[in-house]
Amino acid sequence: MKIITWNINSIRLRLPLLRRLASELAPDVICLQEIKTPEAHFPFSEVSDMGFVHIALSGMKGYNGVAILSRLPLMEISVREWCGKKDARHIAATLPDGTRLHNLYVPAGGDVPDAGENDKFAHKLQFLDEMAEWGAEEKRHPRRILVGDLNVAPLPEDVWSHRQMLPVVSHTPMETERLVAAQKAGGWIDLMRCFTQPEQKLYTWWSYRAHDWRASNRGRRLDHIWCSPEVAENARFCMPVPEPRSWDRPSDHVPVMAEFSLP
DNA sequence: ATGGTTGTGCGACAA
Repeated sequence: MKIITWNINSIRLRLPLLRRLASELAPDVICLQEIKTPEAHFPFSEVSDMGFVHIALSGMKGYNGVAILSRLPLMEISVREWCGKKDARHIAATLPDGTRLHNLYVPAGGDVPDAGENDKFAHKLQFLDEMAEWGAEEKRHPRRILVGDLNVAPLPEDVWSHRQMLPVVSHTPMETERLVAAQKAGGWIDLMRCFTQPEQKLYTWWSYRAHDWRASNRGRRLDHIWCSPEVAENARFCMPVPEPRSWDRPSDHVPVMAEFSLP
């Protein structure tokens, strides 16, 4: 079974890229973030025509929005409110083998890494703390996967320059310590890091603002696939898929794909 | 130190 997570940055604008990704990689499940559309404008028929006839989504106008596109039936679809907001940052479903799948979009947090000055950063820290509390409860599911744009690059090797990124939102110790705490509390395994050397740089996002994103290569690993130890035992592969960053009108994030052998 | 780009939807604002 192949699962992809991708911050698509508008599903309506990038339907051709989604179609190409689905065709070239043949995933069974695609988890999207920043679909940026309410359910009323979601392209159900186009996505169904790609083979993803089971669709779970939480959308809103203009911002955020997450969706699970699946060839396999989705059961027990649910959304959770985070930080008391109905802002379409989470959707969950159970796969036919009983695996509980969560798709998350953590707040980006704005530009200033100070919770007193910047409400968006305070919201992000609160969200990460809530992920730790929630994760401890979620441990009751032995088979569980968490994917999404977590908007934090936790390790020094997850950014192009650890030293220069330390004061930059996405890599501050306030964020990285909270993300690692949430990972630990939920008993989550960082699956992408299981399939590469510890010193290997891994990125899933490159800014639109670079003149030449590939030449400057100032990337960050903001997108993640986490799973329980029982699920990790069956993992065959988990890595970023960099090619879509070079396609026409790309998202600034690239997909991450994991492959599992059936238990 | 600054500015750089993209999205929604036609305003700013968010990333």
